[in-house]
Amino acid sequence: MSAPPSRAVIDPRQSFPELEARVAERWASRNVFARSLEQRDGAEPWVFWEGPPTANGRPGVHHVLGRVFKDVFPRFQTMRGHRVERRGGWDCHGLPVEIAVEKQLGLHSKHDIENLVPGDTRASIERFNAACRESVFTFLEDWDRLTRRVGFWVDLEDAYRTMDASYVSSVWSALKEMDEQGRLYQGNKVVPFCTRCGTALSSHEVAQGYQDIKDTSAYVRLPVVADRLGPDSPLQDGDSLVVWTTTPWTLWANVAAAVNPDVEYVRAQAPDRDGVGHVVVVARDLVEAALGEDAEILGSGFTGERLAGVVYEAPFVAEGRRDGGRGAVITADFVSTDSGTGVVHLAPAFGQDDFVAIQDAAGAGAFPAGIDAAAFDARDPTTLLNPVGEDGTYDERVTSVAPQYAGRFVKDLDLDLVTELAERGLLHRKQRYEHSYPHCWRCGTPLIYYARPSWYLATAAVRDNLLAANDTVTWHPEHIKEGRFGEWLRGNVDWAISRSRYWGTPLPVWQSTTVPEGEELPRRVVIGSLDELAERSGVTLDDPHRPYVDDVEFEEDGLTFRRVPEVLDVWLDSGAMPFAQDGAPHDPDGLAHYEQHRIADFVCEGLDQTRGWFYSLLAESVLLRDEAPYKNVLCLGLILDENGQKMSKSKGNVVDPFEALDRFGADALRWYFFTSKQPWEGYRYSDEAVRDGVRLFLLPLWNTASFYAQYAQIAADADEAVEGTTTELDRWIASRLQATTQIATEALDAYDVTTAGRAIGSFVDELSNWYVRRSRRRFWAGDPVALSTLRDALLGVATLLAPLAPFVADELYVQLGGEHDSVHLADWPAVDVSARDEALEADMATARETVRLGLAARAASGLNVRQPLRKAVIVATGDERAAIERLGAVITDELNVKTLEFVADADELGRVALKPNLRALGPRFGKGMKDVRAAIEGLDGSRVAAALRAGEPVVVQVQGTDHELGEDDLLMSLETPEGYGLEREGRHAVALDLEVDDALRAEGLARAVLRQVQVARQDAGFEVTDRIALRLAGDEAALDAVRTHEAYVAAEVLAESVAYDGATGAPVTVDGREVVVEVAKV
RNA sequence: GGGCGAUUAGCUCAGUCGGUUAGAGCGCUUCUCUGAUAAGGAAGAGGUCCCUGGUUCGAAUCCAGGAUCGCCCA
Repeated sequence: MSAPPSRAVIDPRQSFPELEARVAERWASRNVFARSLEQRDGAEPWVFWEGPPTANGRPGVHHVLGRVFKDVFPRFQTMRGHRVERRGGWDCHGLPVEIAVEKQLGLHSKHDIENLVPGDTRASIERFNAACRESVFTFLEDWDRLTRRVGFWVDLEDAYRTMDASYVSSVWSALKEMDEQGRLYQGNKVVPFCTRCGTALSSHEVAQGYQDIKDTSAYVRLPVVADRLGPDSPLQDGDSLVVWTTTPWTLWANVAAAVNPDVEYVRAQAPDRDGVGHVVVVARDLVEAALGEDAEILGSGFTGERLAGVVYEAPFVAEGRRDGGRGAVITADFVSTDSGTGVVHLAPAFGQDDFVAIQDAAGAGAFPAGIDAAAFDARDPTTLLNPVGEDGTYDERVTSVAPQYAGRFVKDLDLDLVTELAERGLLHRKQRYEHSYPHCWRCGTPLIYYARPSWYLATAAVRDNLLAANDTVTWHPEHIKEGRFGEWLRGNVDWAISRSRYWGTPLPVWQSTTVPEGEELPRRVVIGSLDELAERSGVTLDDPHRPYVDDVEFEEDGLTFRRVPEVLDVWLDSGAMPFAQDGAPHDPDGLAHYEQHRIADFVCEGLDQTRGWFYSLLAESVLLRDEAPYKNVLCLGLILDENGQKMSKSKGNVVDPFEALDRFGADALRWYFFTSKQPWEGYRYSDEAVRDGVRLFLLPLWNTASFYAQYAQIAADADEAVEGTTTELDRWIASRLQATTQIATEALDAYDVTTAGRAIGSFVDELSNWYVRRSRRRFWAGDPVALSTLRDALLGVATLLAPLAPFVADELYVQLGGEHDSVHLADWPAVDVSARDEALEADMATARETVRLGLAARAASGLNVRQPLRKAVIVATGDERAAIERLGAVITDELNVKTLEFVADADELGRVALKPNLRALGPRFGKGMKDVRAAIEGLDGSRVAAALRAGEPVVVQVQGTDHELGEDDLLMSLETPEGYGLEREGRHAVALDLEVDDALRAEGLARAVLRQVQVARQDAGFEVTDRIALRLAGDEAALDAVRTHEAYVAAEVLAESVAYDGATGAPVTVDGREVVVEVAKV
């Protein structure tokens, strides 16, 4: 890629935020994003999906993280030749939006919402949802601004919105399809519920409301029903089970007791609180804890398994129980012997574990006939015993038999109920119990866990399919697959998709208002689109939301169908995004597009989305198509502040992304996020860290380009053409570029931007601090080969950097005269194997190491680098020596020595120390290693080295056996003798000849003066090409030194004349001598 | 309580298949170089590789248990 030097002017004092604004304008005016897509028309698509954020909150710095990772891979894949559509999207529905509106309108409960217009629920919902619709995009402008500012290329104009009619219609079609497969059903779900607010709370809300309270807990006796004991039962007439409960109010809903099938239980004789003795059954490990020290174990124990099916008398019997008030024992693995009695009271209406245990047991037919819970069907809410109303008081099933409990909050009745149990002789013991209990974060009311009818998707039935689909996905980091996500899938339960709320996709289920003759349940119809609804009802909805959709009824088969009141879980919206964004299947074009972009190559969100979007995408895709919706998933971690604290408004440590972007620039933030660590580990954000990236990467890169531009300009302006030849350094940096390209390509292909970025960073360091540094004279001379090599390297960097730091990369590319209008229209570079020279790279590494040793020897000797020395004596053999000879000029220059001298081996400079090469010898000797090590360390290193050089065998004797050692079995290193200017590293050492004679001293002095002349030039503000007249005065020895080296000095400082008198001005001190330096432009 | 992850220099992080004296950058001290750089180079100080036990000739690395922190769930 040889091209004429560019005439770019690259300002070394560049402000990156200003540069980015300029580049963004150029992208807009040249229409670069659209063209980057157009030029890939017909190319193989690479599918990226934007997980839709909600724009009702201000974007934070963690959104910058998400957006830059969503940007880097699409840019890379576009350059790789793919067509990468990037469509934005917005999540519009859901509780976060509703809560924001509730706050804004000062509402505190569903009751408040439904009375926004007093007494008119419909009008209230209309007004509330209108407010939600307004609120959704409160911060849309900030989001758009942030997106553009960080350089995230995504189509914002055509972004999909989950509240649009077409989107809703697509979600409906998916539900209809799932229903046709029998995957949609209504059942019950136990939720944390505030009886005062009349609403269920999300787990997030529950988490903020825990308080420590004291409750009354009770050990309750459940007498077994003797005539239902089997012949083999370990129990006898008169025995009781004992259960422990911290919520006595739930005993009215007790239908079963659970034991652990593998735990040992015993019968025990124990007095109750009134001293009355009973024979009770508890887990053996808990006898003393539950029954007290006076308990006496009767007979031998038996496993919980043998208690299964035992029937007992329920402590409280609500009216209408089919069993006359009897419960049965079932087995459940979750029963532990950590606390309680090992027998657990189950009230499926008020506990999720209880609910699931009974569901499983009923499904397995584990209940004896005639027991209420035997009829339990999770899909039929009427089979669940729940005698508590949503207002938190017992309903008439309880109050008709126990009127004293009417009208009171059930949780306040615990003490009364315990007292009644005691009176009836069923209380074994009671206990005050202090624990942390959830309360409503809004009103402080204790929450109760409460079963409510809910709609489900039967995902547990396709658990294996979910796991199989997950198996095809590549996760970053890898452990998510089998760990967090895999575990979650293995524990999959049916997805509760309905919410008794207002602002969401309406559940498209219309139910008959009456139960048809001969059927047990109302008939229901799932509507698959707004068009279908229009066909059935004659009503065409413009807005599919509540309350309008609630108005739509239709008649079929003599039945009136009305919609159920629920809306859908927002996650169902986002999980439908692959087809709903296209309006599939209703829109034919959209359907065709969807068919071709069905599976994402890449999605990227926060780690918390394993339970959110990553799951909803997978679940819906598996239910509908039995395949994974994505191939690669990248998870991002949390951003903490610089002290490792979570950012929160109350702590005042929230980083404003716009402030950071204005100060450092988007590329600086991008670079920080990409290279500081693997993104899923989470970040400790600090301005310092971002600034370091600018200082250590962006600025050196920019200044290297600026350096290039300056000398390219000078060369272009020069009258005479200069000849140039390719040097080892040129070949080296070209080879390094290819190596870097290869690493970056492989890393980005594997979704590892950290490794790619770090490799590019290392390359820039090598370019700036070695290639340019060692080639400066060639640039001063206008060497066209050096210039074009540097330009190629910079263009190479710009291209590799394009996905990561798109602004700086593009500005460099354009300024350096890249062939396209933008680097983002260029192809990703293929690795040019012919330009790769790994031997040269290794040699250069050796040469740099030699320089490092030489500089260390310099520092140790106290002779600074400006003072020329006669020679460096280098210990090296074989490849190392060849490398150093090959690159000798680089080394003599850098060390400021006249010549390099080699000694064949270290013997002349020091002693060879021997060490065993454990990696080679370990497997061979195993336990004998200690002896081998001792034997080797006893050898004379220099003699061994000499022997190996001569090809003679080296033998050690270990426990009477001789073992021959080869060169690979030994590590040789040099030991530094005292008092020499020598530095060593491994087998490699550099010593300096420290004798400075008069000639060398004069040369050093001349160079010291020269340095002062350069300072004077800079102080005078001359351009680097200005010719000068130089006048010197002062110390004679210094002037003599300059006379001796006048040609050299004059050439270095571009002096056309040198005079040794008449200089005026303040003297400067050079190596302790006073010299006056005067420079004048000619 | 369960699942997953993390813990290496004052800070931010590397550390390959178990192998030799555990590295880098920042910061600090001292010195140095400079026709690009807010840069570069050299030296120095700074380590219980979270702890305990195990496997092994050999453990930052593998195994078990524990501690602390984080995320997710209950």
